[in-house]
Amino acid sequence: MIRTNQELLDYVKKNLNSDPQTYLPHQTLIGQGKRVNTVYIIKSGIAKCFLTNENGNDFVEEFFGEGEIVGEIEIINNHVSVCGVSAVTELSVYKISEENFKHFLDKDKIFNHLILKALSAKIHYKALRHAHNQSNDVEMNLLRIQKEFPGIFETIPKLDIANYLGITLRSLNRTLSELRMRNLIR
Amino acid sequence: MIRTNQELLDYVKKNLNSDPQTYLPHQTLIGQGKRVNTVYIIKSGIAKCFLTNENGNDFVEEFFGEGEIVGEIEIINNHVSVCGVSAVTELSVYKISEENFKHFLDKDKIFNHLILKALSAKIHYKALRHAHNQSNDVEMNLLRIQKEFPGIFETIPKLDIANYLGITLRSLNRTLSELRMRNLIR
DNA sequence: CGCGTAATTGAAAAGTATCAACACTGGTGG
DNA sequence: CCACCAGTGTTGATACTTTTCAATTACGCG
Repeated sequence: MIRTNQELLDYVKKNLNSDPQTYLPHQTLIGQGKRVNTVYIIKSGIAKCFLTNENGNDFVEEFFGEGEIVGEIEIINNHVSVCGVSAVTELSVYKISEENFKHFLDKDKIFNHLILKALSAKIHYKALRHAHNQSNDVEMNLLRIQKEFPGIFETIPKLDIANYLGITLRSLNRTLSELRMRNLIR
Repeated sequence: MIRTNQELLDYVKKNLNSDPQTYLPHQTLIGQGKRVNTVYIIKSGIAKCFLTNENGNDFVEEFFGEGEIVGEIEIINNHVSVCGVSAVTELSVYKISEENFKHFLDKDKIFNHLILKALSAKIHYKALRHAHNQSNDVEMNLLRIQKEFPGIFETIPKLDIANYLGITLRSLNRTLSELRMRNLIR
């Protein structure tokens, strides 16, 4: 539910002596469709990676927590960003310029391998998540994410959760109140 | 719809002198939940990467075409396979042992970068696909994948297409016949 | 021909979206 | 201090979409 990457965070803390920067909730790190020239690694807080479609509806790809990396895909593939990324809670992030990122990727074998692992983990996670989302009903999906991150409803706005599950806010609320009546939640 | 990676295929053809191996439709390359010790790169044909859930329903993650790589994620992250991979059409694939793959990844900068790009492309694609799947209705999704791969209905079984879209065969058929009546398809 | 796999269709049940109204909260300014 | 506002959350009624289940047809192949 909230992705983390402690191994990468530790490495970045030790080997990149840059000061973290702070973002407030709702502030944008990366705009959808924009050219990306910075890699962000989250020191603390939660960000969301989301995609706004032509009708103005959002779809939340992932929630990023400690150690998660953003912007690396666009730089590696030289693409504009598919998703936007913005802060959900207050955020502290390390920034790495495109130039430095490419340099590390090329010269630092350990960093290179950490990125390979980070990318693989993202694919692994996305595969599981998409399969679960589409194979199970709303109730099961809710119980699953609640199990993965018990504090979810106190931390992340309902609309973001609905957009993460690919359902409407109404459906989320209905299912939540049913689960509450059956004492399966809260 | 059908993923390809010509750049990787060209590189593998030139630099890895191994003979391709053939698989018939329905044959399994990688079993779900199994340890993976070979990387496969598709020379020709189409494979599917799918996930069978506890109810016996399949969800198709991707269809792989020429140049697509399979098994690299499991080897990089030292995980068992989340998805199964099997041949949809007759398949010709290059195999690389885990040992060789790791060796190339470590010593061959061009190969390393091709894999970084391949992984990034997979994430990019998965992000778009999941968003489309959940944001649009069945009709739009069908028209979209038909546009991406016009020969789809003559090449890929209907049940696989339904499982790719995360819908039932019944829904697929209903939507198809509606589109046919409106002359938007076939 | 007979068999298994794949494809098609109808009818009822279940699930989800849409729309609209209303409640709660923490500011902000008169 | 209160009125107002924006953002967030809640709920009901109805329309619509998708699944489920079951029956039937089409096709390829030994």
